[in-house]
Amino acid sequence: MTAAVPPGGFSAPKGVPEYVGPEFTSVRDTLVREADRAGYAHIELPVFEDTALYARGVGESTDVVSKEMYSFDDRGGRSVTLRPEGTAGVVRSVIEHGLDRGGLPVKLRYTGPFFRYERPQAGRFRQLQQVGVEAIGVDDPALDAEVLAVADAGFRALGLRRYRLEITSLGDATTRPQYRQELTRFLEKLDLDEATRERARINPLRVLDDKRPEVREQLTDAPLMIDHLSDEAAAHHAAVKRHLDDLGVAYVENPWMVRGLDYYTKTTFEFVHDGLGSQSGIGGGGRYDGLMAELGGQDLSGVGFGLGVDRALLACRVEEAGLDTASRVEVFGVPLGDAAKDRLVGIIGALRHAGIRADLAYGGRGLKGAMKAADRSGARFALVLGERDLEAGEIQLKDLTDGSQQAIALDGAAAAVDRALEDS
RNA sequence: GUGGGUGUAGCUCAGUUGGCAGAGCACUGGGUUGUGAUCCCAGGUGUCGCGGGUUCAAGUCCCGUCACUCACCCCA
Repeated sequence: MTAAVPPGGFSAPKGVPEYVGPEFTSVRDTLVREADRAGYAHIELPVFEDTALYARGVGESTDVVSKEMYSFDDRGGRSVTLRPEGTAGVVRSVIEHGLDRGGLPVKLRYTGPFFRYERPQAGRFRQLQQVGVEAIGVDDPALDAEVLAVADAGFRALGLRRYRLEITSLGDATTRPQYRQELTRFLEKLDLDEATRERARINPLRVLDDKRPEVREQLTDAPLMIDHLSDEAAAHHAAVKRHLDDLGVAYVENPWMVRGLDYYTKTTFEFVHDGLGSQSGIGGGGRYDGLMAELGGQDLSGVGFGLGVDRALLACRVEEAGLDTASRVEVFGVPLGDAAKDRLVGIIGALRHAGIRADLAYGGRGLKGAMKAADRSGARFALVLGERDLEAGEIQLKDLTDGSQQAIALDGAAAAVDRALEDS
């Protein structure tokens, strides 16, 4: 039995965006470039991992693990999961290959697709694209600030302005348990619906960033982690803010902020954009003290971020920031007749060998149609070749920005075009 | 996973109490086999999301389903 074409034709899987043209890669590469400038090395990671890696690394009680993972058994009976986030995979790789046995910190960056089974909406996808960095092995607030500055520089480089950086500290293992108890006692006294009470039971911190006004109202007097930091965590937090000031990175403190992944400690942050609707986070991350040890490695801490490429692109559109609209080609060939086309195919090939992006009108279109195609290609120059030019040993080089045209020798035409592009 | 809104041409959308499917843009060709982004003419623009029901008759009413979208939730 062969599968039938579904009514209406095949479509991409639900919640999976597709990008045509230079915009997506332009946004992604701009974000990556800032990480490269700060010395983060690329790491190419598997798109799926042992399911247990995420269960243990991200946390069983998180929504990401408990109801959003794409998990399946492979043909060998192993349970594998399409990666829902990047940090666990990086840490696993660092441990597995002993990358933490050399100089510290280990600074790595990655990019690619991640997968979460969620209900899609504007800015929320089942296949999402992230750029991330991780700096592992050194617990230095200056490193937290560097990570934040790299993310901020990426968004600035895109031309984004209408976002803010929110930061807080989630404390460390010495004081968080007792804070958690205090918060739980506070929440028990509130008038909350059943779903929220359940959330409070699983992870009381999560209740703090509830968006509903009637809930927020009750939370104004809630105890906050930021007021219950250990001396060390408080000093760390103060140092991060000091470094951010020195780096010229603007931020606001948001002590109600919570992260959905269990591994975060101390510094946590989120980049929030106001023009995207309810999915407003364009990036987020923080420090994770216990994750390396949790996954079987040395007891080293790390800090990192994940930036949403899809959402950054949406933000660029909202702000009408300078998205890359670079033309596909610089030169476009317009042949008149078969003999001219034979010759032009070779010339276009020579241009490409010389490193010039070039295309030509295929399909035997008329002159008008071919010129139209040249216009649409975004090329700076058109190369028009007909019988008359062939006899004269010439080819017409037309500047499409002002319409001017000059005849150049057919022999060595590629070199002449190269010069014309350099002069323009 | 829960609740609301919307599905008509490639895109943006009209479509009357149920009565012959439309506009603009884009696309292709021609006006001009030697010149594009202007103008003129012509032309595909279509399972009206899909399936079923009511009716002489459904884009229009009803049910289901799928997709998109907004909010909750969650997060990038």
